[in-house]
Amino acid sequence: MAREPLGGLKRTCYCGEVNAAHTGAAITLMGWVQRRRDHGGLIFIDLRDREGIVQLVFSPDAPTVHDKAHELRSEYVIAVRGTVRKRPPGTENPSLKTGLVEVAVSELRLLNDSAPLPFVLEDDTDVAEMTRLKYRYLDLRRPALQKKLLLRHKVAMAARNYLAENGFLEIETPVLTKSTPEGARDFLVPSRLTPGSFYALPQSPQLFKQILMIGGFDRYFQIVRCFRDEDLRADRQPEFTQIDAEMSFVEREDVMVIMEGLIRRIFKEGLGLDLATPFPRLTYKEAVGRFGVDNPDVRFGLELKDLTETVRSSGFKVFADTAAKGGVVKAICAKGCAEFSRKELDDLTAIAVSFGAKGLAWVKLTPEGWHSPIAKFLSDGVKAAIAGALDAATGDLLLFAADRPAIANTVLGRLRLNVGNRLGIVPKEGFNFVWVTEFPMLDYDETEKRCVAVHHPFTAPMDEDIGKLDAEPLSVRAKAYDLVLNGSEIGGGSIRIHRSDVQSRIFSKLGIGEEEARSRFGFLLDALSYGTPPHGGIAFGLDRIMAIMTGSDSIRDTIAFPKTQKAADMMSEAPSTVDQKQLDEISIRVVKKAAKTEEERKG
RNA sequence: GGGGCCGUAGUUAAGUCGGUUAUAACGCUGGCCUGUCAAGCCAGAGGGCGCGGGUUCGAGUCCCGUCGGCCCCGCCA
Repeated sequence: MAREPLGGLKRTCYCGEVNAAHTGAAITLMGWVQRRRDHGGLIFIDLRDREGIVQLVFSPDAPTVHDKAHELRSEYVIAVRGTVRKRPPGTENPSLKTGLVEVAVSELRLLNDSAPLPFVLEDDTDVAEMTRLKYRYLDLRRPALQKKLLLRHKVAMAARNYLAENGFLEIETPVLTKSTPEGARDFLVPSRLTPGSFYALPQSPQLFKQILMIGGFDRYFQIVRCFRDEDLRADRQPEFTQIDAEMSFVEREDVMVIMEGLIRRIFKEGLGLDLATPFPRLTYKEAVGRFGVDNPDVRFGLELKDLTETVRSSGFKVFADTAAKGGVVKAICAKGCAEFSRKELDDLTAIAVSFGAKGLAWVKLTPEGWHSPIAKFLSDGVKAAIAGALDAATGDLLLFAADRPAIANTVLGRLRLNVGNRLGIVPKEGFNFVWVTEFPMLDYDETEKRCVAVHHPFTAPMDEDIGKLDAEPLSVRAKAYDLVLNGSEIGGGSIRIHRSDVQSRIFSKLGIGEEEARSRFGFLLDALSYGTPPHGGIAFGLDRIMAIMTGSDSIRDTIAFPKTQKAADMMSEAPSTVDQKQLDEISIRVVKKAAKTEEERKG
């Protein structure tokens, strides 16, 4: 069938907007053929655009148009003119927004046809993600994905509007920046004009937004792409988007309060929800102590209890030795899980081991008493004390971790999430926010044998802890805060160091020598010396926020063109090799091992 | 760098202890059909099992390698 030009037709409304109020009206629609139901006589076409679906009816009474409609196939692009009418009684379709009406078509123009589809475009699709990503333009037509990207747009607009209304200026920062030694691996871009030199794509605009504060803009924001060349996960892409903000003359509380307002606005405009603020707060110490992790899911109990003192003098060597060596013994009480099978316990043990535990001690509280490999090592008094501390009753399962605090907490924190999911006590609905504050400023990196910044090297220490920087640096807390939503970190920030002497001191604590600090961050140190205001800010992970708001398992579903776990784009087939001429221009020589050709890589 | 799961028509899957011509559903093509909306009925086309090698009389099934996808550990200030 011949394809036709638009020929001056103008769309009068979207398909999904047609409703009973249009009854009798002549309308013009444009969209894709979702499905054809051809009765030989009547032909029904579901016409789809981004706003929804409306049913078109072609009657044999209009033979020319009817014959054309017979040729329509899935995803053909058409324009129609017709009259809106109420459906005959009993034929309404309540599952369609437009289901009370239909369009009797008087004119049909075939704007374009479509090759047969590699997969059916339906929301409850079961197609491999690889295939969906290869044909992303088709996948994007699915209403489910369209809704997610529409919501993303609403959220971005809400953020822009809120921040602009509160005096934040949207200012762009460079994408070609300077590589810095701390943090994630940089994506590098070779410089043609300075052979042998490289730009780095920004891991975040951190330094530039601080410079903007020094530049006197007072309040800045940007919805900005960031790049980190690290291994991917369901919630990590090599390029991702932050809602990034920074403000001058503020303290922690000021940033947190105004950002609670931002989150409120996003959920109000995005989902119509009124969130209660202020959000609850936990210190890092509390979060890790009670939930084992610094991104606690506080929607359910199963909290960690410290039993170190209870078991310090017990006869169980593993517990007593751990306590004696400065480790901790902690446990969670899984209510009603004494029935767990051998396999379930093996699963839990495997999880514990994967997070660094040497094993997993467990106790089933049966009507006959303690059923456990470790029961014989514990006196009745210690057993009673443990049960008391854990508020344990018959039918419960106790899980123990005895190790260095970092490992014991992580292991039980992960087990807590796993058991919580097994028990079905993690709510599927709702949005639970919590701030985590007072992070440690420094951590000791065993591999590099030096202190590293927990947040980043520009985070200010808490005033009352500055004195401890030299004597006990690991106990210094930072003016940092993370926002956690349903157990996922969705944002984090801090008050920054605004004095060059303090910044130099921190660099030296991090093992960054004066010379290196000058070569890497000289511009920042210089800038700090010219009247830097106290300032701080935050960055939210827009992709993660969207994943949670839309109930997506992966942030890939909230990004129009995401990459696979190997950071490849299945549609464009990036990354790819380039011409030798391009390499010559930027003075790059590819070594053999990495020089597999396309043919080799495709096998 | 490591662990786990997975690659069979366009799609989603089945395929037993290795054994004639590799199944099904959906989709697709053609025909019939005037109230369907996962339309219905009838007929048909379509793959040699991701790729390479090996074992075997014989491999989708077993072995080795490799490519790709997903989840996770490490990593991600």
